[in-house]
Amino acid sequence: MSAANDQQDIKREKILEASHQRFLHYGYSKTTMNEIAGDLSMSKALLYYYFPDKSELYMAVMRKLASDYLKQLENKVGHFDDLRDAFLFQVNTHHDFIINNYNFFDYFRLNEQNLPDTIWETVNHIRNAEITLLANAIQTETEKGNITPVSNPVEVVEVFLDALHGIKVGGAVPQKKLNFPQREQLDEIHNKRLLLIDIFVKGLR
Amino acid sequence: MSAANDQQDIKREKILEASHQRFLHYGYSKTTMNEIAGDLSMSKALLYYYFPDKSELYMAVMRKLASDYLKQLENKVGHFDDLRDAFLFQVNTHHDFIINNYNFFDYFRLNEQNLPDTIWETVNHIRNAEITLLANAIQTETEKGNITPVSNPVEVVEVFLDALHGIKVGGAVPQKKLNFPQREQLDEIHNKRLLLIDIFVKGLR
DNA sequence: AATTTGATAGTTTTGTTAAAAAAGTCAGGA
DNA sequence: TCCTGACTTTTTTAACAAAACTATCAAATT
Repeated sequence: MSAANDQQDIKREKILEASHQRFLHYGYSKTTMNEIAGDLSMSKALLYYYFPDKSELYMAVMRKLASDYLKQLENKVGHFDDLRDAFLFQVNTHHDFIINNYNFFDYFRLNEQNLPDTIWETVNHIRNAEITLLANAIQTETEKGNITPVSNPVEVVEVFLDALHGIKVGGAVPQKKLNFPQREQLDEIHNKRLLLIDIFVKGLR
Repeated sequence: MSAANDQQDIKREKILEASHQRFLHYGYSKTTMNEIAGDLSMSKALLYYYFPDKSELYMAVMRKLASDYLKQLENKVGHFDDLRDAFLFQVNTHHDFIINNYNFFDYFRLNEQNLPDTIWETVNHIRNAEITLLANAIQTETEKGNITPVSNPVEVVEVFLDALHGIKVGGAVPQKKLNFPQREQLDEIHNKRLLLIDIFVKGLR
């Protein structure tokens, strides 16, 4: 039965891969279970044997992506030369993550209201990892005496992360305002975030 | 004919006041032209004699509000003791503005896509005034030698304003994510913004 | 002539329904 | 235990009518 579970796990992985490709290229709502099944030359019913429903399948793919992202963060906890390095690392890693999975996140855009609750667990997981990473860096630098102690590092990091998410393009006219930045705007946003890092980190010294 | 125009202007004012009350209490979409006309004991058709359409009426009210806000900002340009004062003033004034006119802005929320272009002129007007105020303060402080010179003060202020708008509540779970903060959350947001100011201003020194 | 209105034309919103498409289920076969 | 074809249920889409509202205008009033 251990071998059987291996087989199951392998098939689950295959399903996740195929789903990932579909979601990544066409987005959640324009991907059907029949298409995923077709890609794998299996019946749709079999998908439901392995995953309870479409949104859970999506979530499973998402958790895999998140897990990769989390690993990147966790590997670096406590391994920074200084505070700026830590903040830079977080922003750059996040940027790459978004760039590489841009279309995947249409589920958020379209369905922003009633998402399954489990999705927020993953989102919080990521956010907590980011907070841990940066709060830890602040802690370390404080102990080294490089920055002025703050009463609540986590609060500071939360403000920083919020501030990052507020950065957008087109200081002038939002014209057709879409909630999500367009792909082409991501680089401009990234540059502004780097500027924010410089000022923010300096403000913590 | 000068007197006639006076009368017209007075009536226009009355219409703006009545509209303001309706929009403020019930929001744009739940206010009808019939109701505004009813409040003033005039016919709906007369409203259209004075204003081309409902959205232009709304915009006229908005321009009046914006004008008050702009006056507050412009009166203080170049009258700050230090940089922190300037940033504090902008954030506090903005906070009061939102608090006092909270429901009025439902038009933005509901109709975020296709608003008349003129609305963005007003929004940009406000944003430019804010940028001018703060960039001017940075300029002044730079000349006084209190802060390290920055290559582009406007860019810095834009990042700051974006960062401010990014501040939101509930670091943990966005649960039912609404684009606009609830009224009760505005104070919490305000406090976080004050923290951001402290760090940001320090980072400019 | 400038201001005002009732009547009405035109448009948007809301609700209903039917057909199509997709999600999800299940009895039974390998 | 793994898998499928056939089936049911739910969601999406399009079409359409009724209702609500915006907007217009000829005519009345000042």
